[in-house]
Amino acid sequence: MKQPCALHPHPHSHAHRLIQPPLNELTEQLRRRDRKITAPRQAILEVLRRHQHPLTNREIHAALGESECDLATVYRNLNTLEQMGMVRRFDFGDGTARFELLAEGDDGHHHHLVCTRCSTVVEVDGCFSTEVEARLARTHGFTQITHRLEFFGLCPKCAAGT
Amino acid sequence: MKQPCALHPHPHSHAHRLIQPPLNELTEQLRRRDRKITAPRQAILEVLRRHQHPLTNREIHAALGESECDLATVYRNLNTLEQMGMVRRFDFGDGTARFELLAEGDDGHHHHLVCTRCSTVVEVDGCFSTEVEARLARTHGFTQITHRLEFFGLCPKCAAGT
DNA sequence: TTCTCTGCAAACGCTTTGCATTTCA
DNA sequence: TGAAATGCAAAGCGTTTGCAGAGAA
Repeated sequence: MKQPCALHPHPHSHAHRLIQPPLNELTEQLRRRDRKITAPRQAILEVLRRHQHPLTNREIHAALGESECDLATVYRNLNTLEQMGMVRRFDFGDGTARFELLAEGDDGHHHHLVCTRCSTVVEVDGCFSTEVEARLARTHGFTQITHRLEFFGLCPKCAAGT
Repeated sequence: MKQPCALHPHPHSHAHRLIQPPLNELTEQLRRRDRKITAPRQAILEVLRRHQHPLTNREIHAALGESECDLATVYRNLNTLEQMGMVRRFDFGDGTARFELLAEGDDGHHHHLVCTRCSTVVEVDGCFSTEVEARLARTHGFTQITHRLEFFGLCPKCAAGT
């Protein structure tokens, strides 16, 4: 019962987090699924491509700059992109959704360590073995088990500044 | 890396979830901290005592019956009770806070398995070893690390009814 | 009496939606 | 041309807050 968890001991960034898919690959995905390639949509994908951290709708909207579009359009697009599996939604428990771009075929399952003071986000690689979920399934008869897990703490900078 | 996680293999209810603290013990805690013992406050604690599952503010408000009070009062009281450590807040990611009564000295740290269809909640006993958090602390220099973890799935009844 | 708490109503932040118009294919 | 996407404004929902009056100590 005291064995180390399947969560990797030395978290680091996934390759897919560093090498974002090129824009034309993204628009290709849209085309394939009969989604229109609009200016706002491209601009939003471009913003997501430029950031490796989860962004809120508002942050994405603010980062659009010249290519500004309505905030409602940002919301609508991120919902669409999530449905399409091009983006993953994260919930840090502050009542605001955050999104990260996904590479094709990646389910983007990973977790974060979030500073409770400055909101700095560190990506935590690795995850539970599916064994834990399988065990829950056996014990309670639940199926299709998933989980949400995020870590919170005080980052070194904020700890120093106190 | 494939060892079983420190999450207990056979979840079951904690004793403190079955034997709720008596009402007079709760009011005693209030008295000790110079909080007034009002009718709404007692009624809210009584509702929490009667339920072993996490309740939303609205659910608590609805369960008050005769002793009804303003919904804002429910919100205010649960925030107060949380600050006092008499209640623990849970976040199932649906944008609505849920609360459970705590026994004195209990930090209430545990997790849930929630049915995505009918919202049935099963309490999952046990948790990560602190080892995982200690490892994150070492790797990233974060301090005061905590985590939020909830499981989701389809309960047997809902799976059958499909 | 004093300080807290409550009720009421308004406001807030995130998110969604209805509708007319524009844009892509 | 026809379906989908956008802009704009309004609304929805959980939650908080300002303020005057009520209630506990």
